[in-house]
Amino acid sequence: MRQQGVGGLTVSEIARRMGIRGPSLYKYFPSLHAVYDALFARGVRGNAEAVREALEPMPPGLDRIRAGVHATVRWCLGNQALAQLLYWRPVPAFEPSPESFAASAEEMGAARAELADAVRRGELQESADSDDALRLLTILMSGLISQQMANEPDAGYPAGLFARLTDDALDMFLAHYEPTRRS
Amino acid sequence: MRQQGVGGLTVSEIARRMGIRGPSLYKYFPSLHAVYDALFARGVRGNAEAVREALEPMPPGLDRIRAGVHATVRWCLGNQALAQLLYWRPVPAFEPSPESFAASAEEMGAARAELADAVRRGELQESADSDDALRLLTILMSGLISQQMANEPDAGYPAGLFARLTDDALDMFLAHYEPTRRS
DNA sequence: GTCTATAGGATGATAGAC
DNA sequence: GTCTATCATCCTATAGAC
Repeated sequence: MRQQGVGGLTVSEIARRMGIRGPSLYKYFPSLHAVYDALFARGVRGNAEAVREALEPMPPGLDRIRAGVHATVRWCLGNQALAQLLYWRPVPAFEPSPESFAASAEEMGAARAELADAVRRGELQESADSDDALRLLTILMSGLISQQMANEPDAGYPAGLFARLTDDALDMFLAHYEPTRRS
Repeated sequence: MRQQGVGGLTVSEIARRMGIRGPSLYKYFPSLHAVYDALFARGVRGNAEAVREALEPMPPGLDRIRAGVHATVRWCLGNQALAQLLYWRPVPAFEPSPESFAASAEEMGAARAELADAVRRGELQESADSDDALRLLTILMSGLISQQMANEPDAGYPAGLFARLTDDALDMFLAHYEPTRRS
């Protein structure tokens, strides 16, 4: 996928690189879409792991949210093929299975909990504990990642012209939900 | 492209729907990539036209920026296949030609000019007249569009869970560059 | 400008031997 | 679990008649 694009993944090519024949792959995956689904799940897990590692040493506070977003942007730019599978719809007719989608939703829940904690600690105003606030945050992440991948895919993190605006984007977001300002 | 995904476009299918044979298409386009390039250019033009129409009746002021962003989001969600070609990289090995890319850069210049005008009028602080500020704005647009298309492609504008956050995103952006606040 | 014919592949998937 | 053989279909692109 990294070399041919996400849509360029084929049963034959996977088998070729594994040193087996195409039909043998069907002992492990019932279809190419099942392979995509496994990759989607791997992407969710990989991203989640990267975020968890980044948050592990962080004390409570807004910096946890910053660290989580940075970790996601970094992971996505280091795993662009998987990131495309998670953030875009590059494969016609492929949708993640309910199981894979549920794993993705679980990660969203974790992010939502961080927002709720920040509100509880008085670091963000009430309205930050909402689906819309979480959506705004994902919009920022998706925009950072999409623009960097589409316009300057080789620059990576944190050098890229777009990726290095991650903190500016976070400044915008956190200021928007500052307790003293109104939403 | 709308039906099969951007990557699902084929010479044969185009010809089929035109009621001609595949080879006849090569009298008009030297390759499938050339078709993609023409579609890319059509996308740039279409988006630009939508923005221009939206800005035409608008007096000077920050509402011009808001109107431009809204017009882009609306156009993209009404032309999702072309939008994918503009904002993502859905076709392996396809890159827009220098000419098409230049047209795209021209539109960026127009957006940059709107930011500069707002600074001149004192509605945004100096730092808003910069490539980084423009990039932040494109990050917001790309994020709004990407999230809406990937998660809820049929909802469209302005009903979509993400698309309807366009004004919130703009509030964040414009507040970030408010003259009285520091960058 | 359209066509037929064709080159020269690729693909996802299955049947059935071993 | 791997293989060969194969199905049925698709693809981009070219040659050359009309």
